[in-house]
Amino acid sequence: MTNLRQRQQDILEFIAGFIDGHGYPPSVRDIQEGCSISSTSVVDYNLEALSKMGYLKRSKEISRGIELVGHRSNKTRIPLLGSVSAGQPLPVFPEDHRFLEDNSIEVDPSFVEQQSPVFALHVKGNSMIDALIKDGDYVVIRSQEHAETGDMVAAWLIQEEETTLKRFFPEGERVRLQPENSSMSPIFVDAHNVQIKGRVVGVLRKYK
Amino acid sequence: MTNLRQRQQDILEFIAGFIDGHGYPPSVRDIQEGCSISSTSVVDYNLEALSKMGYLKRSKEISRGIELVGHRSNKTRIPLLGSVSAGQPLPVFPEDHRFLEDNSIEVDPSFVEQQSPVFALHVKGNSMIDALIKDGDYVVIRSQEHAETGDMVAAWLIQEEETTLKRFFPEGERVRLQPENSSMSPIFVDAHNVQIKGRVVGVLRKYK
DNA sequence: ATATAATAAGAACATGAGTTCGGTAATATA
DNA sequence: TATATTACCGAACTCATGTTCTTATTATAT
Repeated sequence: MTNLRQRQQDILEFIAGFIDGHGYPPSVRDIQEGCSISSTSVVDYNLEALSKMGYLKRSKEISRGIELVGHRSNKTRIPLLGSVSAGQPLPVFPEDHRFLEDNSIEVDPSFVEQQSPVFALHVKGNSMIDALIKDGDYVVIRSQEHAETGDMVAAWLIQEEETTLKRFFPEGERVRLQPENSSMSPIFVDAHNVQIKGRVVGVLRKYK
Repeated sequence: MTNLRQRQQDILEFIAGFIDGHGYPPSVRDIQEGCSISSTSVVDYNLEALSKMGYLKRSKEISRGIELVGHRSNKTRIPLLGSVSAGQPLPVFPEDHRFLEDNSIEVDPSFVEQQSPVFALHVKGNSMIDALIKDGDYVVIRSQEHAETGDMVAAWLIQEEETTLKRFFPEGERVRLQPENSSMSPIFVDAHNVQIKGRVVGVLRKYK
């Protein structure tokens, strides 16, 4: 039985690898060859078993009709729209959410499972250091134009033409943009000069 | 010609939707039906055009041999192997990297572009708070058994049967596992009682 | 041991599905 | 207007590919 699970293990891994490599699932014969199995019927047999165990779904009579469960092909690739200054407001924020192929990062699908679009920004500066977000991190933003008091948001300063990452506090005619860095002071701007671009829903950091 | 691009646009969108919905690409006839096209040859014609324009790749003589470019099917899905205590060493770390379908998260492909396998751990506790890693974060780990002095690692304490997230400092016969939390003390363990499971290469956080 | 079920093999079958080809319509070019 | 180019049709062709059937090998249990 140890050898039993082995074969199905092999098959699963082969399928996953094949899909990653080709972009489409393997045929029964691809699997047969890839796993050194003598007969297509054996593949069929094990695929059926794996299917019943819930590891994959099969579409009858459909070529390559295999879908690995939990292997959701939902790319969850989100566009990387630019950078935000977390210190002094600095860089630009292009309005065009156009397909910036290659300028994108992949994130956990749960980020995107909502309605509004999601994108990422590269953080410059350490104004949100106390929120454990530092220079070089990526923040995942969900597009929305309104924010609750205290939300961490990407705000577009119209006049300055800059995007900044701060906590949002409306105060009558003006807005307080509060950094999370005890050594930095809040920024006060006219409410008409601020446009909320979205709320921070995630952080992503890469170590070298 | 406006109507021209329209058809190819339709086809592209149909393919993307089909893949997301089924987990495998559509056949020529699927596209024909889905886009209300009169003949399979028309589909073939336009697929060839799209292929030449670089929108997709086709595998000759292969059923459903369509791969959308930029739609990189490289899942970059990495297994979520469990949790690490970042405070006191606490939970378990199953040795079997077996297929824990559903227990996985997706990350930026650049995390995985290396050689050794990569997996994720759910962080429990705040021992790495000064490294801006907090309770609830996910750390992305690259499997490796050796670590450089000062590396942030997931270490398996053999005797305690626990995984812990600390910085690694070998000190002769023993090893100092240093938390990044000014209010916590390092742990000293016998060198033979420590097994490096991997090095932290990324952090992922989700906000509610 | 012997029965029974679980796996594996091999081959043949049926059809899903990519491709080809002759021909037409629409558009562009001369 | 003539002619080339591009886009579309239909149908047939051929092979890729899922499925099934029969017969060997194992396992597992009684």
